[in-house]
Amino acid sequence: MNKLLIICGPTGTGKTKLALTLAKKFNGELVNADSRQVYKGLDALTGKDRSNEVSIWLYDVAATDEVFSVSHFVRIAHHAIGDVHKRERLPIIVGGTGFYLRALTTAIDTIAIPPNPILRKTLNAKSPEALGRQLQRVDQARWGTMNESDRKNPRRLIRAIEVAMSESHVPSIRPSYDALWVGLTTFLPVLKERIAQRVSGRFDKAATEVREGLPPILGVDPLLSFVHGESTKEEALKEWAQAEYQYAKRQMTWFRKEKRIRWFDALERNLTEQVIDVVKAWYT
RNA sequence: GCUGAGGUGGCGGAGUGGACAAUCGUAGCAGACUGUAAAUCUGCCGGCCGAAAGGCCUACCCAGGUUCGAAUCCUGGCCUCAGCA
Repeated sequence: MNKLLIICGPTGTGKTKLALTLAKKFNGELVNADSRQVYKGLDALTGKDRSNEVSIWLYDVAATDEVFSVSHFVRIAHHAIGDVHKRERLPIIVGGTGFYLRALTTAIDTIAIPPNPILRKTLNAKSPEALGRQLQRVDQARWGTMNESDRKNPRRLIRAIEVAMSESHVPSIRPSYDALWVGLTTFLPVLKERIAQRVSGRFDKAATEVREGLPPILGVDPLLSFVHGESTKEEALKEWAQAEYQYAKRQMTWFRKEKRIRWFDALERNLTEQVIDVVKAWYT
């Protein structure tokens, strides 16, 4: 079975650094699974770690003005993984986007159903209540599976209606990998501090990268307001770091449910050795 | 010192006699998630008891007062800001 090493966890835990070390050790190549680092450029803003020695796939695969979603990710990621396997090397997936990782490793049947812009346009004008009623008419079963939160979430309701009304039955890819999930995390207060430091280190360069019209990316708003002279560097930094920390917490609530993950403390002195041992046992 | 504005929950900011433990935003906590996922959405958010309903306590700068009833009205004090000195 095709082996796949996954390095996941919240932002700021040093996933890429670890993955690069593992790549050298196990003759691997990285495949990015971060929903923002797929965009061209924006290295400081999205926190890319480039390497001259190790290939990193799925960086810079989308322009910032084009639509990119899980579906695109899954397609090109499977492709990239296949290529790495052909070269008889180990694909190491690195990323913090839980949904992307899940979609990559377990089949999601509706994922290939494309958006319907015309339908969305009319649906966008409706209230969550109206959308809920419409979904109940169109797909009572789907409505039944939704929880209170999603029943009030316009975006989810619209997609559910869209799926229900779709004619296409695109078969989704059935992944079959032997995946090892390695998770990196640490105590939240420590993580908070690390995030603040990282953001601070990237600030000046990121300020040169931001512009209007980018997709939603953490830091863009505070950076733009700094660039326009509407806030000080300190204020912008604080706001950016705070947003990153909130994101890290959200990532953890996702990853906590992912039972396949083997967790490691990102601050452990011999972290690399520990993970190498685990990978070795699985890979050879 | 004078004049004007104002002091509300971690912060911002509503409320200006009863429906106020106090709209809302934000921060915080918990959670959801099947083509926007660094997105989007939900719940909680003074203290104590309770699963909940609900109950009790302490609260809108401080001290008095008016009133059946005060964050809201009156008096005095303290503090902040703006303008004048």
